[in-house]
Amino acid sequence: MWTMQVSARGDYAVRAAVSLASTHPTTVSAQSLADGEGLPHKFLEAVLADLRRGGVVTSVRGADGGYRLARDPGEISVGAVLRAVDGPLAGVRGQRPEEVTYDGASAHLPDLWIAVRAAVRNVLDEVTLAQVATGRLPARVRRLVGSEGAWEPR
Amino acid sequence: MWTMQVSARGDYAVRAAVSLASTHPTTVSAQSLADGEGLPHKFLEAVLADLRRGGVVTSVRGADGGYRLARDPGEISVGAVLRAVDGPLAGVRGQRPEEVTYDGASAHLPDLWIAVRAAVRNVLDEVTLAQVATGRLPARVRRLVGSEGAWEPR
DNA sequence: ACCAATCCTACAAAACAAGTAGGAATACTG
DNA sequence: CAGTATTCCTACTTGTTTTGTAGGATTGGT
Repeated sequence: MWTMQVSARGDYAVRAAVSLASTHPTTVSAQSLADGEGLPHKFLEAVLADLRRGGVVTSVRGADGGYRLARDPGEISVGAVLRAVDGPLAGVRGQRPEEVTYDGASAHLPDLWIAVRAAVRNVLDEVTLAQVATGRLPARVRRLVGSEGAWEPR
Repeated sequence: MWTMQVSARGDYAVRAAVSLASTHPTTVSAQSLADGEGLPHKFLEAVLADLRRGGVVTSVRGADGGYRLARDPGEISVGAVLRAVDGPLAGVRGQRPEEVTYDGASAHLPDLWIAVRAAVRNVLDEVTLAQVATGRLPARVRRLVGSEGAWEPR
């Protein structure tokens, strides 16, 4: 149904991370994070575990424990969050764009896939959690948001 | 495993379309298309049926029948091909980026999703089958391909 | 009539996504 | 030291999607 899609996992992870950014450096429990963003609690726990393993978040166990960002919200990109829970940003048929090879007429196709990945990276790796939390996105990204037809379905 | 991925369907569709672009306007059977690109024949038939319904390709039935591009290879974008087989280019949790809404800290997140989609569109909708077939990609896209770290995994 | 092709329907196996369930380990608080 | 709120770990479920395959009906040129 979709050519490229951000999964529920990815969406939840970013929302949780942005939420943590907005209260940084307070420690917040998975439960209140789930309540605040309207996410399924147990599923979010699994997502937060990935974020911890990926070094995005640190956790505190025991009563009054919870999660907080491992670094400053201005130092963590949305791309880093997504990679922590869903792996590499962009792929083709289960492979990295630079790994696919074709011969014949489609020999130049990898260039296109590389370009798509670069375009995605230029957005997701350049936007920080702090920027999303405050709504102050970089000029390059704002330009994309405001560009002709950006809000139109196709 | 992947944040955003081009499916096997999508990959096959683009390869078939580029292949047809390189021999345009000859009519080519699904069988020789499959042989030429190394694709599973019956699966490719289903993909070509989608391309036909999407107006990308026209078919000729009967012996010596086959498929050819419905328009000039320079008039068909890769984005059009992908949309024909896999639906909208970019989504979030099964919805279009402009349809997702959040409240609280993530209120500005839709802007980011819109920007990602716009970035993807700027590549896929601006590159034609003719350009992929000849390897002469637009300057904007070539710049992405050659940009710092574009070929590096992350 | 023959034959090579598209076209259509149905099925199947595997992988993946999204979540649930239950409880063990941990650490703060009275 | 008991209670309690939390993370953490393993396993399971359930439904959907993806990636095909199988078989044959239909078409149309020679």
